Amino acid sequence: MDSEKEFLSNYSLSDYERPSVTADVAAFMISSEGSDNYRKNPENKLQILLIRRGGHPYKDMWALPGGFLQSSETIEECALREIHEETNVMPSSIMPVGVFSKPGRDPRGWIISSAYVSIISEESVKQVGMDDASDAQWFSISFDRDDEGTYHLDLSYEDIRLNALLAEEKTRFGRTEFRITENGGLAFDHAAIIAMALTVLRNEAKNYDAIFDFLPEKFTLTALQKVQETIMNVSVLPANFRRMVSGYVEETDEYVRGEGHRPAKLYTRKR
Amino acid sequence: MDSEKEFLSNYSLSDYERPSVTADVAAFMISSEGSDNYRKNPENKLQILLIRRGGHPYKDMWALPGGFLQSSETIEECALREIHEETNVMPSSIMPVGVFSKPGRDPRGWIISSAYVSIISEESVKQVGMDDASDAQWFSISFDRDDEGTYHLDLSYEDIRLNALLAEEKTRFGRTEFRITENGGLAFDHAAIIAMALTVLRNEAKNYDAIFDFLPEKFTLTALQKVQETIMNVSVLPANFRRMVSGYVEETDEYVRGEGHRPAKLYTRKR
DNA sequence: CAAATAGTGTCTCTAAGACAATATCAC
DNA sequence: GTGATATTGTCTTAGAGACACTATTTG
Repeated sequence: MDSEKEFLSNYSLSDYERPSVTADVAAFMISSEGSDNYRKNPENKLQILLIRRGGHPYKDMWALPGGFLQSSETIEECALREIHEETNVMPSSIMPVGVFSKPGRDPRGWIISSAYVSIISEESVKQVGMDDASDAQWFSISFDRDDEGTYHLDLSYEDIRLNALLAEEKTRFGRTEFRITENGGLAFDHAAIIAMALTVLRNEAKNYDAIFDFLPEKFTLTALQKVQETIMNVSVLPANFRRMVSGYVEETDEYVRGEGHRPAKLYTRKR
Repeated sequence: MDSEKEFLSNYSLSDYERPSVTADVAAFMISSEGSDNYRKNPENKLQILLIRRGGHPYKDMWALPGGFLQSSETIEECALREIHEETNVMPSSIMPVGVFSKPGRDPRGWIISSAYVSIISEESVKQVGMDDASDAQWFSISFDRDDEGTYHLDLSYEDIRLNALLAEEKTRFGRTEFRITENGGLAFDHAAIIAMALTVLRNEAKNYDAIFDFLPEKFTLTALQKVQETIMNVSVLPANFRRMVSGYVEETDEYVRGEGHRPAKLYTRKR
């Protein structure tokens, strides 16, 4: 009877065909754009990071940042590493979206992808700066369902406009998947990944979990509310938002002054 | 300038080392055990399917059913296929738990696993029967947190008792991961996978989403309530459960009779 | 009738939504 | 003062939890 040691030394996995495994990341950021009126608060826009593909396949189209899993890392570490390589920012954490493994999804061969959402603060992006000539760019994103049940995904950066139409797949256990019905400018199945990633993000923003990472350490409650409203695309009465978020934040004794209106108290995340 | 076709024909993924990919499935079932008293309703027990490992590594220990992903299928299809192979039952659907990819998690080499929960009705298991001599068996499962924050996982089938102690890992975005601190009888990192799978199942049972698949097409509201209570390990007042579940079920005009007490109306899942 | 489950009605309490009112600053 | 945001108070309403009560069957 052979020992385990003996068994393992003879063991070989090479009989099986193996897929390449990538981690793709939907990195979200919220940019605030100052207005003409000095006393008005800035408008927020939800942005997602895309990379222009330099080579085939899908040459010159836009794709999510991602890369091949290495044997020395977990797949979450791989996702964090990819984001860091593209942005020079290391997100504090990521959340899983799903595994995409439909045969034929990548013309290069058998490649499956585990997708993640990561949240990046505008503050940290501004600190490291962003190479305008880089093939990585932040696109404004909008994603909504029309009356017929079709989902519209629209991405834009300067003159570039990408868009896709998606249908909701049979959904069970609170999860939603999407099938691409029309695709303009996005590589691979990335339109479906982005749709699902944004759905995941919206779900987490609902319970005040994913909204803090968009902001600096100290923030005003109005800024926090704007973050949630930008992600969810719905608005709440300030009084109610404050009451509902009160359990997740802590007061500081600092204020934001010089805005042309009543100063706002700064808060930090509780714990 | 080379065309995409030309590029792909020359393209080779073989330069990269590739992992083996498996789908592991935590298949849950609820067994109802008749009592001595003819008019009492049956007691429910949550069960999970485990396979006794016949070969190294972890020989004679118990593991989740699972198998290697093939290039012709999605990983969800792979998970369903594995459950079908072990039980002869095809679950209606599965839900994702997470990707387990920590280097060294499998002594055979670089193997990452995507884990799923599947729900199997007692009815369908009884129909196909179960080979008692098979290495696949349904274990009773209990999983709870003690006062110090340690999680206890206990599995039993006849004389066999498996158990593990787990600690909650840093958790973000509503997700909980587990680290194994003590392990008795379970192969690989499967104690952590089971812990996370049960957490996912409990979350879905909360919103009346994962509870119907445990029961036949037609069921009594009390049976449905017992399913939820068995999974969540908490009890609800019948009046309140009925009110809360009323939006998810539809009356039939059939009744269960001959139980020694008032007959119960049968319901079906709405839609 | 006794034992057991099935099913209904309603009080309370809490949390979310709506709305009104006040506070404070920069120009 | 004006225009903007910041902040608080309170009325209403929907839903969850607790509890009391009635209904129906079989041995």
